[in-house]
Amino acid sequence: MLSTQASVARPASPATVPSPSMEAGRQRQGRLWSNLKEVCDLLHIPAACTIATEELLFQHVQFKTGQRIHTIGQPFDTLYIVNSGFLKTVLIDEFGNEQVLSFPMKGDMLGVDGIHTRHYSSEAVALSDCDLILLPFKKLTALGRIHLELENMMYGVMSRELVREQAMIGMLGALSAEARVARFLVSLAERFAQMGYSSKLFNLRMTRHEIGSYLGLTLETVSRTLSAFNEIGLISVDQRTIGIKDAEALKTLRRLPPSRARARQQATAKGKAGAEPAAPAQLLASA
Amino acid sequence: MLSTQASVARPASPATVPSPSMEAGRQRQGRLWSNLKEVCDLLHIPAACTIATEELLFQHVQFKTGQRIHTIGQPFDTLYIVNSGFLKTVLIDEFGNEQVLSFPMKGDMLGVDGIHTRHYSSEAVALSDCDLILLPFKKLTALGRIHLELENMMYGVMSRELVREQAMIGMLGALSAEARVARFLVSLAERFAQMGYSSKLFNLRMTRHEIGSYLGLTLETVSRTLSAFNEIGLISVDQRTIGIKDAEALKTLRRLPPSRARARQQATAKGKAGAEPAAPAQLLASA
DNA sequence: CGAGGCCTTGAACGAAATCAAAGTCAGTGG
DNA sequence: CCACTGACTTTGATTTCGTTCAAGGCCTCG
Repeated sequence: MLSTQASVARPASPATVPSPSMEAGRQRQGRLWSNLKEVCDLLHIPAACTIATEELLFQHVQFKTGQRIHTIGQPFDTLYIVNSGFLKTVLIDEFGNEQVLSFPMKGDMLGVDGIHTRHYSSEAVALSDCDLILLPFKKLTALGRIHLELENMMYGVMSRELVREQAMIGMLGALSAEARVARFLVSLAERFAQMGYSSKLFNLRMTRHEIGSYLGLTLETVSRTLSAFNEIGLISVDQRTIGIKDAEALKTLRRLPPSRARARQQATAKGKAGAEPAAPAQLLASA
Repeated sequence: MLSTQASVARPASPATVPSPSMEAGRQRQGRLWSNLKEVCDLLHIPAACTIATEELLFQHVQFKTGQRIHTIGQPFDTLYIVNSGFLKTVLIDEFGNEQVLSFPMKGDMLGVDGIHTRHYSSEAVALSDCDLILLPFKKLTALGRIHLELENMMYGVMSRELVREQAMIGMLGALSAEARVARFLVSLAERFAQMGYSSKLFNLRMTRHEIGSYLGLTLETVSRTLSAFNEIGLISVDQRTIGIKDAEALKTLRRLPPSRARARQQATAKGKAGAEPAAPAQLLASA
């Protein structure tokens, strides 16, 4: 039933309490610790980093593809920041169906939904090998009272997450299938650009099914839409490799013009003369 | 274009700095101030209220129906808690179309989306006369460092908001029109119950258009669905007055059984014999 | 009483889901 | 090495749900 078989999720490297000998050495053990400044940088929060940068260290943990970071209902005590890798977060409905909520990647925070009820309300799964930074929540809030930029960071990140979800709601509520897929590609491209990768050519880390779930569509619709974009020359598609050819068009696309093929087909089906071979590309909405 | 003509929104009672003479008297001026405990109660946050409860006072402001509390892009500096009344928050897309995000009511917090960018990213409009409590954000975070329950409250409320939006995304992504309307009614009923009103009979404060926007549907679909629920006896509808008759069925409803009328109609249209007059009510999903 | 929102209902259309069948690819084991 | 398996993807045909377009009814308020 689960497309990605999530194993019972022990982190690849166990999250042990730091031994006295390594407390000050964040470079040891294959770079297992980050300081406050690095955390802030990762979150794109301007860190007017003050003093004592080396005494505030946060541990890293690695997860392998398919492993679960946390599950629904599990007691909450720590937040995570993605340092590298790709994940998905999902809701599971009463029939066991997954609903993808987000595809966190570098710089994103995980687990915020657990604060309120003290239990995670969603499930996070690694779509690739991942390196995450652990932020024990109690420790974090305590530190926030001393290091104001940390506190600001927390509020900022939570607010940002909220705004993102609002945008998602707007998209699900108002946009056509094509527009959703187009915007999804654009936002992925932008994320990759932010991370220093190519925004013109990248690999999808998720299946069509997962994309569909995320966008409120079926996998077939996602596949068809990608094919259609490919036909018009907006993108190139080869399995999970996507090339962005016309980012501007994707950004503003609302509905697809009937393709040559489809237009012809419809015209003949209705017995009408195919007077105009192809409608002028009316890619923008009228209202 | 806007269904609710939002005036240029001056609060009904101007938000002036308290004069020295009224600083300690929250009962004066028609109850314009609340203390920390009252705020926590309103938010359903267990407030192990410590000391100095009377020195932390938060001002109230009144808004009349149709007035705007804040607009998109407006500089952010304060959060609001709804003390009484009904509102909507909306996103406005590039063509001026409204997308309803939420219908805040007593105990809900407004404005959290402004923290991240320091500008509100949504618009809040009063659907009825409202009484809101002002929480100046700077003041709030400063106080949070002293009064830990306040800090907890902040994190808790933001997390709760996030979880709510996640649920919304799940609903928009996965549920049929009927299921969305059904759950909307149920959640309204629950909110009313929480507030001490009847959960069996209440008035909608919003138009069908606003409900539709909130649920990602057209107003016609909302209207039709309510009529259908009425026909089956799940609810009673008279304009904006809703009576809940079978809350359980509404909660678990996934798709509507074809009504007698519709079933007959389809059968005759296809020329088939209407052997079975009505399909047994299969209200629950198979998967 | 008339005007303007708001709501309901019907009919037709269309977008996306569903159902179905191949095709591709990576990994596995003979 | 190659055939086999199973997950993932593509594409086509059909169906269905929800939208769109249209008309009329209802209620409030000036």
